[in-house]
Amino acid sequence: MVDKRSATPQPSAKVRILDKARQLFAEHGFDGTSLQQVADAVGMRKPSLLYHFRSKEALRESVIEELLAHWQETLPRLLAESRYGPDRFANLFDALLSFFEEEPRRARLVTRAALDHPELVRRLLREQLRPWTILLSDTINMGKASGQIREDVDAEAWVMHMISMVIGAVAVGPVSSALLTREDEEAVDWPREELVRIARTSLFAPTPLEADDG
Amino acid sequence: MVDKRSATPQPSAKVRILDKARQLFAEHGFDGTSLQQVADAVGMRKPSLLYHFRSKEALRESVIEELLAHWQETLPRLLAESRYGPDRFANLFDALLSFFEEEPRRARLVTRAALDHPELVRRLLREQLRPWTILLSDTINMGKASGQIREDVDAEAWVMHMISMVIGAVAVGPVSSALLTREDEEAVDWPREELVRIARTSLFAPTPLEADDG
DNA sequence: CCTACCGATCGGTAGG
DNA sequence: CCTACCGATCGGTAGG
Repeated sequence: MVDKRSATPQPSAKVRILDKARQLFAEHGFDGTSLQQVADAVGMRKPSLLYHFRSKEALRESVIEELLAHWQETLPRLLAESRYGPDRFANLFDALLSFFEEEPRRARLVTRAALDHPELVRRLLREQLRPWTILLSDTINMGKASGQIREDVDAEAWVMHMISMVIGAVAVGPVSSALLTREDEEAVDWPREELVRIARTSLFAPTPLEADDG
Repeated sequence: MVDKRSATPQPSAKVRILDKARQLFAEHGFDGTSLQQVADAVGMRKPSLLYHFRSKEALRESVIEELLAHWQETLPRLLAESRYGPDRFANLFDALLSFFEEEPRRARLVTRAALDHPELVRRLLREQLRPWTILLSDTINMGKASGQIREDVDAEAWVMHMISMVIGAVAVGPVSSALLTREDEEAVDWPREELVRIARTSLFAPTPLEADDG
């Protein structure tokens, strides 16, 4: 048995580099992270890192592409699992929210990428994500005919805003929660339910029962 | 008459530095902007810049504080101008949206600051903005009693999410609009109205008339 | 994947 | 507000 640090087989160098780079870029930004820091985190020398990625820019693009690819892989499954109707909607929105909540760095990474590299993210959104959001907005428009969905919804714009809202809310959640009133300093639990409510009430037609209550 | 570039009296050096720094930080981020670039933009040497601000970090903090101060100055006026009811609400939300739309860099700067310096922004939000958002959510809660506001609204969380949503939407608007279907490449007009609709329908109680239509 | 090394630029200081 | 200059670090290359 060889005398290396670990007995468990490691993932490939590229994967290990991407893992650490994603993490560091999300927390400190692309410009706020040096190749040296990435190399240290991975446990190799800086020039070795540049053997796997031709430049820092190439590393950035790989990180972003990988993120979108992961999403592109997850989204069809979510859409397949949850179709029409309020219940299914809840599942889908919940899945979107959970996708980012379970790893808030994802949300911060996307937000940073959108600010630092708008053209690249635009291209990836268009190529990889738009087909799915079109499918979703078509489904919403069908829901209008059956009376479940509000007539005044702009389906495409609504989907866009919801994605932006969820990512933004998760990315800066720990900051904006400073606006909530609690005397105890830290970590007020994040008002997830209100976000779900905003999404739901802006999409579904009010029932007569609901209106009578008011 | 002296032989300088301009006859119009210039604002103080500090103001000119803050102007350019705000602009550059918003577009390229704090770590993506060098003191040299700021100095060039202002038209002075780098050490002169450091005479006015003790360090790059001090410059960053001044930029952020100035932004919040500007907001703190604007917000009371907005609140005074627009009180209760759907009309007044429209004014207020519109004013918030316009505040960032007229200068999208403001939105990008806040977003970047929240990502790069969460503790600082949290502190400033709490100290400078929270009193006003409390006032606003109290007003919303009063609207519940009169039946104008939905019973299920979590006023504080709603206000927080709306602020976060508006800033996020403006900051990354040019990117997320890539999800909209238009074949022509550039600048699909940003779906502002749908954002307003999301805000309104998630806040106001549905009228019986509205429900009958569905 | 490493050692050795590059020019350029970084934030910041000394001294006037 | 300037000139002159600092050590540290940046992304990246040569060569193995």
